[in-house]
Amino acid sequence: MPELPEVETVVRGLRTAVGGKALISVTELRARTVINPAKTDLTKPLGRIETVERRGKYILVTLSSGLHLVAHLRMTGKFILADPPQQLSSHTRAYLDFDDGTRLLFHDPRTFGQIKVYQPHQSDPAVQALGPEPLTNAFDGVYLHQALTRRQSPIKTVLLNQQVIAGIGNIYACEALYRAGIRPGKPANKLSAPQCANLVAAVQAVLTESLALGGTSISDYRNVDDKTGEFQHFLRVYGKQTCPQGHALNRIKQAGRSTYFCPVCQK
DNA sequence: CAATGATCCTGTCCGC
DNA sequence: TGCGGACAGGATCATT
Repeated sequence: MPELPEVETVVRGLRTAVGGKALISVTELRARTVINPAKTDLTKPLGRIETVERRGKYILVTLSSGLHLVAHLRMTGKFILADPPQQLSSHTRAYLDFDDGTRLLFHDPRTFGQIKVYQPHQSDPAVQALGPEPLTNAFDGVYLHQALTRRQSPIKTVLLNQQVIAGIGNIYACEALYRAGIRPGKPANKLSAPQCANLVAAVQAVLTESLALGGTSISDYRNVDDKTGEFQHFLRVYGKQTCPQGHALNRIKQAGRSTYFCPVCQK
């Protein structure tokens, strides 16, 4: 599932693949894939791609016209550069055509992914509401401790709240809690200041290590080059039977999602 | 404001 | 071999 390291890897790939190119049209093959709050004509040139950036798990693209795109891969979304244009698959939900004849395909079997088109003065409400980036100075132990004070839900589910921290998903939430030695079910407001500092360090370490390896490819995730990430070989608890210490792991459901944790290493 | 559960959706896997 | 059901899960919305 694309989380911060995977989305960042895709963003870097997109910069190389389509940076500077003029976008001449956006074509939707399946309804509700392309959302157009800009109410602009997507069959006409939209401008040249100036920047491709990431915020949380969102992909932000700015165009020379001032229009901007906000894309989200959700679980199974994938951007693939087709050069020359390849056959569309049954999972191709939309594509972007460029002036040099290349085409960027948006594949998404489970159809949750979206590409939104905004005018310069518009902003995406979900992006606006995002919490701090975990790999910046704004995300530190003091911030986290403060952010958790009124939250009684399990720390694991709070880590998944994009308004508290942007970019963490199920896999890295499990991995960070294991590294920090904290039980996923622990009420968030019961974490001490040192535990918050440890958790911040664990989050940053696991995200940084994964990013260096191009992210985690569990099932669908691929880079723009259709390459897999390699961090799945270094997961310590997610999808595992035992932790690196050899202890049998517990698997529970929290907010409808699987949580893996070690009852010995995590307190 | 916080927390919870349903919802969206389809490919894959398991048991019978 | 085929089929039903569980499962995967990020974000949004309605409800409490």
